[in-house]
Parts: sequence; structure tokens; C-alpha cells
Amino acid sequence: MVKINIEGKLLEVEPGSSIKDALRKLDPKLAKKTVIAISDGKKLDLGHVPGEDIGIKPVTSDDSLALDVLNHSTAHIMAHAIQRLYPDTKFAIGPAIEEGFYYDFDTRSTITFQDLPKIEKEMKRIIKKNPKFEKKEVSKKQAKSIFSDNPYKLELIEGIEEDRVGIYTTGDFVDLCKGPHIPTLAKIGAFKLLSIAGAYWRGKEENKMLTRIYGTAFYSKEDLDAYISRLERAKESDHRKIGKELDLFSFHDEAPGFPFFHPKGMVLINNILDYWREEHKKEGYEEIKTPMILSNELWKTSGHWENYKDNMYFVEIDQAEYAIKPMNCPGSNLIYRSRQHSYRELPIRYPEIGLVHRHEKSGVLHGLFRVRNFTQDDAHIYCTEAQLEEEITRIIKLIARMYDVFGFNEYHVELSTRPPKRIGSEAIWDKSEALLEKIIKENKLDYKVNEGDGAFYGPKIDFHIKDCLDRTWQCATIQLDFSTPEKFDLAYVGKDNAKHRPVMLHRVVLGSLERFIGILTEHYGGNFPAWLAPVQMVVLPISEKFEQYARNIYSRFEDEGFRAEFDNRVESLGKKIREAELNKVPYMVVIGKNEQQTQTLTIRTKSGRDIKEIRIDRFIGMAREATSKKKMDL
RNA sequence: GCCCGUGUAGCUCAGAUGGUAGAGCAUUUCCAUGGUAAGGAAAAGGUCAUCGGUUCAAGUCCGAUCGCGGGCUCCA
Repeated sequence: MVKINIEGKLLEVEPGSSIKDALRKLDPKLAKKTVIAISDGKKLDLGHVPGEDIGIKPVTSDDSLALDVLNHSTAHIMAHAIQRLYPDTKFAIGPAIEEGFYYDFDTRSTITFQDLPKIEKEMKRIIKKNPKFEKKEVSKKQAKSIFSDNPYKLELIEGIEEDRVGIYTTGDFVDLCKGPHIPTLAKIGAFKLLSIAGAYWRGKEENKMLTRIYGTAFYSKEDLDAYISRLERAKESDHRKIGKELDLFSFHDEAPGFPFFHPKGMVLINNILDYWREEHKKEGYEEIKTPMILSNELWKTSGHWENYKDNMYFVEIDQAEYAIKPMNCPGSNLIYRSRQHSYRELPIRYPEIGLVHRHEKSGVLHGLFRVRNFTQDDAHIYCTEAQLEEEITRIIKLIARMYDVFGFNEYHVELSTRPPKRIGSEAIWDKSEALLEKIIKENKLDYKVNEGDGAFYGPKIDFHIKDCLDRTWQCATIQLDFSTPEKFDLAYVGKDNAKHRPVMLHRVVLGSLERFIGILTEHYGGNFPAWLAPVQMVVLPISEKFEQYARNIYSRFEDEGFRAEFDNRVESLGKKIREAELNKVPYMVVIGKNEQQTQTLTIRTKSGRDIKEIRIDRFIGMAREATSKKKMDL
């Protein structure tokens, strides 16, 4: 008899019984819900037959881990279907990913998006037949002979450390796979193939381009529907769509990757910057501005010429080479170096709203998220080593405060440590990594460590914010830099009257202003809070008869400094309201007979609250409260 | 950069199998003076991304270029 310990419950089963058999014996209901089992950290198929006593933990379909298994199994079924439809196909890898799965394969046929329904149909046919996932463990040599005509699998087998590898067979489809898989295809409640794309084998540009099909699977149709509707909502809030609809910004063939901001988009930029300057002034920052074109000599000094050349644009002036700045730090350093500094001045905080240009490959451009020129809300802080902790803590607090105003209450940080290619002594790295980690802990930030992902000159903390659709975006970063001060020979005079080297901090809060506006647009779905809204209120006279009174109201709003519009077109009220709604104007001010008689206003807010016959002073107070306090709702 | 898709009026999109372009919205003008998401009518608006090729004939077929979209190490 074999003893199986299922989460503390001991069970004895006949030798040769599978985990599923054991579970059935213990609790048939549980057995039905269980997808895989975990034993000693190892994920096992339910069909697994324990050779000796074992302790297991069943994983049911409610578990997120079970969803990965389902997705992975569905990837196999897709590959199976593709093999049937395109027999010459050689399969590469097909993992489960965060929100689904994909499979990469090499085929002579050209498969397009239009072919996906056909593949789905074939998959359904396979699922209906419900072949079992049969696992076999074979030696590497055997595996190689099984996949002898598939260079991708051969390469994968080569890379596997263990002596024996897993082979899964479903019907007439055989795949190299460590598993585990769902016990029956009936578990696939619903799936959908989502998109098709090219993907380099192992993600490397020098490798062959394979065909990748993305899909997603769920245990229930409801879950799939919820997922699809979330995708649709994301599509609705796409900043490229909203940007066009709200007349915020545009892109033109004449300048690929270089965004154009329209008057309404500029309102966003300017309001964000006003707020940004206010916060930075409080923190003792003194703004600077450096030129966009600087001599190549400078970029050679900074190391950018050597490390960043491919991403830079160059111009020739009077037979000399100049570069368009991809970063702001060298310019800032020149200002620092323009005179001597005393230790009494430190820390010096130089923020710069700097427009940088970086060459990005044409294929990676993406709305405001990936552009070729953007405005960094940069700052360079020159301080002593002893001041680092306080400075970094202050930046973290500043970031938290500013994110809160935009409604990003959820974020985590990532600490990136020393990369393989780096400068500076190990002692300095030890010290600075430990310092950053200590500060992160002291500030109780949710964090994870990215080993080896730091800049060559120092470790960094990156901030990832979560938007209302649960997507995360890296915005703020704080980078420690011991190297640049050296390269630029930056110095300050210490108490001892000797020259010392300052330490430098590079940091951004919003990151790229352009990108941040893209993120905000999607986060708010275009419904900007009143303090940011390009148009804060629109005055809507019901007919021309009330135009004069309405115009007075409108002028009053203008005088009070609000961004108001006056819709005195000869159109029906319904139409004016509709357009104001589509333009996502926070306050609609309706003026008709009643309002004129009582010298009041009727307000329809974007948030759905209506206010009847309010006096103008009261409404102005209300609107002022919402804007000055940067309230999220009206 | 690479793979697949795509590019028609300011916007959103129709235009099998090739026979010199259509709708809705927006715009302009006129009528209706209107009470909370489109009142009615008319007009104007396009070298069908660009260049080249096939053809008697190209928005449509072929090629190139440019732009845009989905992707391009979440590893059996």
C-alpha cells in the first residue's frame, strides 16, 4: 500500500493508483474540482502514480496557478490543431503567460488573423474528442530522436539539465513538455485566439522570425466574457483614440514618433507642470534649462557617445559634430561646474523640464507611450554621501504625494542592482544597494529586486504605478550615480577646505510628460478631473432668447479664471448636451427661461449629479473647491 | 529593424470577381427658438498614402517606399 498525505489527511491506496484515484477516494467533490497537485513544490498531473509515500496539495480550478495550467494545456491543443491544418509546421515554444498563452511555430504557410476562426474550430473538434494528456519520461537521447526533424525542440532538449525529459501525447500530437496538464479537456470551459504576430526564436533579432498566435482560456465562459469585455474597455480608453476625439494631440507622417500637442493637450501639460513646479519649489528645487544641441565632445565625456550613439541624432554646425540631447544630465553638469561650490550649498537640486530626443526603431513606436522625443521631468541632485538617505527619502515622499493627486494609489517599486558591466568599486556598490534597500524598507514600500538590472553607474529604484484597468506603468525612477561626477570632475569645497567629489542622483517623477499624459488619459478614460480638464464648463443657452444672460454667465466664468466655453450655436439643447458629454466636460451649465427669471444656473455634472437653480457665486465656489483641491470627482 | 495586417472626404467606415468613387458624423447655408445624449433641409468636400508596373481600362491586381496597427526571451 502507498500512503498519501493530502493536506494532513492520510490515505492508503493500492500501488498503481493515481493521485486522482486517491482524491476520489477521499472526497469526490474535491477530486472533480482539482486540476493538478503540488508535492514538495513540484507540480504533478492528477494522472501521476506515486511510487512511494507522498504528501500532496490539490490545486483546484479556483486557484490562479490552475489557470496557468489550463492556458498551457490549451496552447497544446492549439498546436495540435495547427499541426492538423498545416502539417509542415515545426513547433517551438508554447507557454502560459499572464493573461493567456501563445505558441511559436515555424511554418511555410502564411497564417493570418483571418485563419484564427478556422484554427479555433479545429481546436473545438479536438476538445470534443477529449484525448488524454499522456505523459512519458524519456532519456534525452530518445527525445532527440522523437524530435529529430525539429531544430527548435532539439535546441530546447540540449538546454535541459536533467537526464530525463517529459513528453506529452494528446491523440496524435506529441510535444516536449514538463507539464503538468489538465486532467481532461472538458476543463477548457472557454477559450479564444486573440492575435497573431511575428516573434523571433528566443527573442533574438538574429534568429528566425516565427509565427506566434496568442490566445486565452478560462474554466468558465463567464470568465472569458469578463476578460473580453475588459479588453474592449481598454480599447475604448486607448489614449490614441481619446486623444483624437478630445482634440488633445496628433501624429503626422511628416514626423513619425514626434507628437504634436493641440491647444487642449497643452492645457493638460501646463496644468501638470504648474502643479509639478509648485511641489518642487516646496522641496527646494531650483529649475534650470539646458540647450537641446550640445557638442559631441560633451557626449564623449559623458560616455553617451560610446554607449548610446545608436539612439542619438546628430547635426553638423560649422563643420563640427553636435548631438541632440537624449538626456539632460550632461547639460546640468555644465551648470554645476560653471562655478565653485561649497559644502554649505549641498544638496543642490536642479530640476529640468527637458525635451530629449532618442532614436527608437520604427516598429516600437506606440502613440504617446513610445515616442522619439519627449519631455522628462528630470532633476539632478548633487549632494554628499551622508546626505543621500535624506535626499532619497524626500524624493520618495514627493513621488507618493504627486501620484496620489492623480489617483494612482497603488504602486510598487523595483530595486535594480549591479549589472555585469559596471564601474565603481564593489564596496561602493555594496553600500549603495544596501542604502537603497534600507530606504525602501523604512518607507514601507512594496518592492522586489531586479538583480543585475541597474545602470552601469549605480543602482536604482523604479516606481510602477497601477492604473484603473490594473495595468502597471513604470514612471518614476531614482538613480544613484558615483561615476558621472568623476567623469565631469565635479567638486565642492569641504569644511576641511579641500576639494571633494559630490554624489549625483538622477530622478524623474512622471517620467516622460508625453507618456504620462497617455497614461492619465487611459486611467481617466478621458474624464479628466476638473483641475485638468481642457474645458471645465460649457454654458448652454436653451435658445437664442437667453443668449445675453448666458453670455454674462460665461464672461463671469472667464473672469474667474475658469476654462469655459460658450455653446451659442443654433442647435437643440439635446445636441449641445450630447456633445458636451462626448467632450467629457465636467460641468454643463444650462441657461433658459427659469434660470434667467431667478438669476440662477442649472448644472449637469459629468459625474451624473444635477444641481437645479444654483446661484452663480455658490457654483463658482464649488467649482473652485474641486479645482484648487484637485479633487478627483466633482 | 523583422513578421503579419492595414492606409478611400476633417472623423468613423462601405466600395465581390478591375469599367475613372459612396454613407453617417463634422463643416457651410437656410428653416425650426428649442429644457438635459443627435430637430429638419440643402450645399460643399476625395490626384482613393506615395512612386512604379500589368492592362484598352487600376481605389481594386503586382512591386517598392512611407505611415499606422498587433507583436518580437513571462522560455519545454
